[in-house]
Amino acid sequence: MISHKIVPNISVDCVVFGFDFEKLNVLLVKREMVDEKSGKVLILDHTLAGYHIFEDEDLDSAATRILKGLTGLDNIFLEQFGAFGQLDRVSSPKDKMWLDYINQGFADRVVTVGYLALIDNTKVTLTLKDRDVSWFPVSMITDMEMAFDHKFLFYKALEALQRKVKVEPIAFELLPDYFTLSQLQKLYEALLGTSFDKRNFRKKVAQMHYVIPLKKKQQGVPHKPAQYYLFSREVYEKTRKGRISFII
Amino acid sequence: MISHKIVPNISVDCVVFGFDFEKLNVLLVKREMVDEKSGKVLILDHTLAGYHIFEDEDLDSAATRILKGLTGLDNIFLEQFGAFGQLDRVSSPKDKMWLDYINQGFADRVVTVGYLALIDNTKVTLTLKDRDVSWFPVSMITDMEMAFDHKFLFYKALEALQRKVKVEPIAFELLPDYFTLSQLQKLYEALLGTSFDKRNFRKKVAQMHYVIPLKKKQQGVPHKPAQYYLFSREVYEKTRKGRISFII
DNA sequence: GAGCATGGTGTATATTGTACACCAAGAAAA
DNA sequence: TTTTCTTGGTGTACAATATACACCATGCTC
Repeated sequence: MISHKIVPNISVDCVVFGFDFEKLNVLLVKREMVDEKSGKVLILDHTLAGYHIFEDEDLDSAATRILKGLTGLDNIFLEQFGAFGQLDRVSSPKDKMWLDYINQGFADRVVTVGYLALIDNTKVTLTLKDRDVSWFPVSMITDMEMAFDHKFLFYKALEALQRKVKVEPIAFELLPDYFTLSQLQKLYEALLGTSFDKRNFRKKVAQMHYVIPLKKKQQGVPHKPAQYYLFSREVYEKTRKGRISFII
Repeated sequence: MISHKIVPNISVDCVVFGFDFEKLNVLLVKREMVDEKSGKVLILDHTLAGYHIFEDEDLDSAATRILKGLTGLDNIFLEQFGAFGQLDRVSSPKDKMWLDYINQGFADRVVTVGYLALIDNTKVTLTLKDRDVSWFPVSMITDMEMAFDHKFLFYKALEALQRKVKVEPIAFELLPDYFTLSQLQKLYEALLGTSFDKRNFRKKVAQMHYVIPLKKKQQGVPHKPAQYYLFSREVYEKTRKGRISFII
């Protein structure tokens, strides 16, 4: 049984990424905050999904709970990317406003633990009945006003994602169970902001025995249909070489 | 001006690694804890250097403060490796004892933020006048009793170190300013628990233009003296290729 | 059946990884 | 002063991987 007594000075924020076969997107939430002193309601348009942790809850559970509440899904890829104390979070003069806000006792977070979530867009769209949650292209974040330290957290999450994607097969979490090689390539290009030679990319993938071709092909496309592939984590775990070139 | 009012439910623990040219070591601290209720003094022999954060302090500053207090040094390599809520930290039945201890209100930490510190052994030995702080070989930790969740944190830190060392040139933080190639090789072997072919290792290092040979040689050794080398972070930053093979 | 859009393939060259063994220099001991 | 000991330092052949690059195939639409 979980007590819903919150820990007032610790919160978890989730940076949720999705991929629509064209570009990378983030899930942002419209939030209403009630100032407990004045009773005024503040509406914050673009915030990360986040909440305080409960007293008898660990951090991963808090993040899982938040994502379940948001998407209805509870087997989402979720990984901590950092903990941030209040002074860390002042990254631009505008954010200073939110620091003041916190210091005035409006909000009393001291530490925020950031979680990176990767979700399969095709699975979640149906569940999103709530109008207050929507996708925004990652490229749009630069010009977006975000409350608190959320812009800072977003960029930290993006950096972590770009780092991890080079070293672990987590990008597949952003794709449906079956995907084509062009989709996979577009995903990596969107993630890393580069472009790859098609033949060389496919040669690399061919060496990854955990990316397995299926018998199925695309249907209803106005061009030659592509073959579907599947990512097998089991095969990955068995065949990984563990060698990630820096010194070895 | 820093207030010394501590935040009771957030602490920072530092896992400090050192290298003695033979093996990897960790710095452990003997701690006395006073149970505020009974007044009994508990002596904990092997704990990580850690403390609560102060109210107006960010996490990095807390870690820096703790390390400065411990070693006298304040330009030490320091990097967060994770935040852990209380349920995360129960890794073995023995640790359960400490969870109870926390739950009884003896200690009321809810979140611990772990920091990985790498220090140049040769610089710090002199400063360590305090008898309550000493080095232990990393290989000895398995058989060691450690209080709280510190054994768990230690292994998390070691994993983080082994991961990072493959991808970033942080191992040099464990060596003196001038070092020989054999020392560098022994360090990597100690860090990763493997061994390398001398010629191939040196071929790799030769391609790292940020590892720069000096004119100086070893003196007073009973064999052919080795050449000293130097790690230049500037050169590293300028010449890094940023390519860490997973997909690219 | 022509046009269009995407799917899918191969080869030559450069770079990097890997396996492997011997001489060199200096200090210490005989 | 010679020998021995210990560590320092080097090169080559072969395999694997990375990179650059251009064309035909398939299935739909008009």
